[in-house]
Parts: sequence; C-alpha cells; structure tokens
Amino acid sequence: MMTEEDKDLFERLVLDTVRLIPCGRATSYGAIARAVGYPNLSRMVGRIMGRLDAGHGLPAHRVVNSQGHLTAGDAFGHAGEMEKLLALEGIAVENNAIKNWKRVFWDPLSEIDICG
DNA sequence: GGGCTGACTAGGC
DNA sequence: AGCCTAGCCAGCC
Repeated sequence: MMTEEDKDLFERLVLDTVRLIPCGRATSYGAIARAVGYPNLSRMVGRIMGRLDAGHGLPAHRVVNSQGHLTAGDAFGHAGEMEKLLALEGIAVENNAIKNWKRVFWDPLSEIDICG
C-alpha cells in the first residue's frame, strides 16, 4: 500500500537507477518504475525528479517519457536547458523529442550498454 | 473524506 | 506522424 518505508525504498531505488543511465543514453519514467518493482508509479518517478535540487549530481536530463519526448518543462531552469545537456552528450533533440529514440533508449532491466 | 493534479502510459483512431 | 481517452496513484488542498 505504500508505507513510509516503501516510499523511502522506492525513492532510493529510483535515484540509484538514474545514476546508472550511461552517458549518451536515456530512459523513461515508466522503465525506471518497472525496473525498481513499482510498474504503476511512473508519475512518482517524475515527481522525484522534480524534487531534486541543484547539485544533486544525477543525470536527470536522461529521463524522458516513453516516447522520447521531453516533458520536464522548465524544470532545468529554462526551456531548452535539458535539450542542451542532452546535446552535450551527443543526444539529438528536435521539437522536444529525442531523435532515434529506439537507439538512444536504455532499459534499466537489461543493464546492457550497447555503445553504438 | 472527496476532488483535482501531474517530469506517465498503452491503446485507439 | 499527431491527438484523444481511459487508467493509473501518491500528493495536495
């Protein structure tokens, strides 16, 4: 039912998973939720991302929705900042969507880094 | 307790 | 490709 301990565990698992996303790759809220054992809590993953303060050191910009669309809004300071961070690692974004999403997508469950 | 919201998703058209 | 809908569920008022 989601006790306080559950919420704590869920949040730690989510943060640990985000830390594992390889540079140049990205994953989705739902994929992370499934990977940590709470398949219907994709919205909570987004909530946790939004709660992160500056300097957390996590690659939160590598988390987008299941279609590869950037739905974080201005959570990175101003519109376009998230896209800039992605571009720095070679992830192309057009119209708020990651190009070649199928190739960029990294599934935490597979834990396989194809690297090209 | 009830109603609305949302860094969501799968399915339909 | 896009847009809409229903389902989702913790958090917030």
